[in-house]
Amino acid sequence: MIEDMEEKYDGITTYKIGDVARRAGVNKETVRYYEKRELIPKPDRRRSGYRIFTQRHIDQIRFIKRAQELGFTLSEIKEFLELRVDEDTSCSEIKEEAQQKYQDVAQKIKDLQRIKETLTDLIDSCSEDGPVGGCPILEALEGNSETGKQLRT
Amino acid sequence: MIEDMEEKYDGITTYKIGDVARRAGVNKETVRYYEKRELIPKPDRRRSGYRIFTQRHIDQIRFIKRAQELGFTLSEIKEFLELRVDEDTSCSEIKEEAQQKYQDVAQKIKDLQRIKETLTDLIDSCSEDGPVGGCPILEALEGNSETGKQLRT
DNA sequence: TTTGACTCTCGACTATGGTACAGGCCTTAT
DNA sequence: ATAAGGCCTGTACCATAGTCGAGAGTCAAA
Repeated sequence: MIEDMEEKYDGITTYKIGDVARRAGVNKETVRYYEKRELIPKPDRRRSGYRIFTQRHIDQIRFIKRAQELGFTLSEIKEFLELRVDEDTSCSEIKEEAQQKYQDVAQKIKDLQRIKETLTDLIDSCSEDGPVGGCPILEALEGNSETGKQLRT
Repeated sequence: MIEDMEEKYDGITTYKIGDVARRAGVNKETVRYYEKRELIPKPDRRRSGYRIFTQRHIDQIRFIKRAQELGFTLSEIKEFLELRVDEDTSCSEIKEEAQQKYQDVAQKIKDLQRIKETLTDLIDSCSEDGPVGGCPILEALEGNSETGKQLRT
C-alpha cells in the first residue's frame, strides 16, 4: 500500500503535481495547462520552483472535467468559477450573469430529458419484440422528418 | 420573398447543399464534413455531381448540433444514430447500448440540476445582499473542498 | 552521496471539429 | 448565350484542448 507522501505545511495537506494529476484523473500537463488558462488558483511554489497544490485544486480540476462532459467549454467553465460574490463584483452584475447561466443550464436539462425519454421508449419497444425501422431518437428531437427515401435524377 | 427553389423528384422535396446548410444553420462545409464522417446518410447525386438532400438530412444535422451542445462528441452521436433498429443488429445489443446511454444521460441531468440549484441559491443570496467569498459553483459537483489557503515554503 | 523518480520550462505536436480557398464545372435568370 | 452565382474536389488552415519530449534541476530513500 503506497500512500502519497504529501507534506503538511501550516497544518494543511499539500500535493505535488503528480499527486494532483493522479487524484484528479488527468495528465500533469493538463494541470499546468489549466494553471496557464487561469482555471485553477495559481499554486504557491517551493523555493525550488515546485508547485504546491491543495485539495482545493484537485476538487476544482474534477469539477472542470465534469463540466466539460456536460458540454461547457473551458471559457464557459471559467466564467462559472468566477461567479462568486466578492468585493470586486456588484451584486446586480453577478445576478445577471447567474441568471443567464441558469437559462443555459435549464435548456440543457430540457434537451437531455427529451433524449432520455426517447431512450426509455427505445428500450421499452426493444423489450417487447424485435421492431424494425426508423430512428426514434432522431424523431424525438426534430420530429416528422420525411423518410430517407433514395432518389436519382 | 425569396423561396427556396427546391425541386421535387418522385414527389419528394429535395434540397441542394446551400439550402440544407441554411435550414440547419451550419456551414456548407460542415454538411460535407458530416457526410465524410458518415453522420448523415450519403445523399444521392445528380448526373452533374450535385448532392440531393431531403428533409431527413436537415433534421439529422439539427439533431447533431443539439447533441453536441449537450456534450456528446461526433463519435458518440454517430453511435446514437446507429442505435436504430434494423435487421443487422440484435435487439439485446441495442438495448444494452441504449441502457448505457440512458445512465449517462440521467447522470448528466442530475449534475446539471445540482448546478442549476447552486445558481438559484447564488441568485437568491445575492438579492438578500448575501455572503462574501468562496466559489459556490465548485461545491455543486464535489462539495467539501478544503479552503484555498495560500502557502509558502 | 548517489541514483532514480520527480519537477521545471518551453516549444512542438496531436486530435477534433470545423473553415477557407483555389480552380473548375453546372444552373438558371435574363 | 451569357454571366452570376452555386456546386464540385482537394488541400490547407484554424481554434480548442490537450500531450509529449528535451534538457536541466530537485528530492528522498538506501
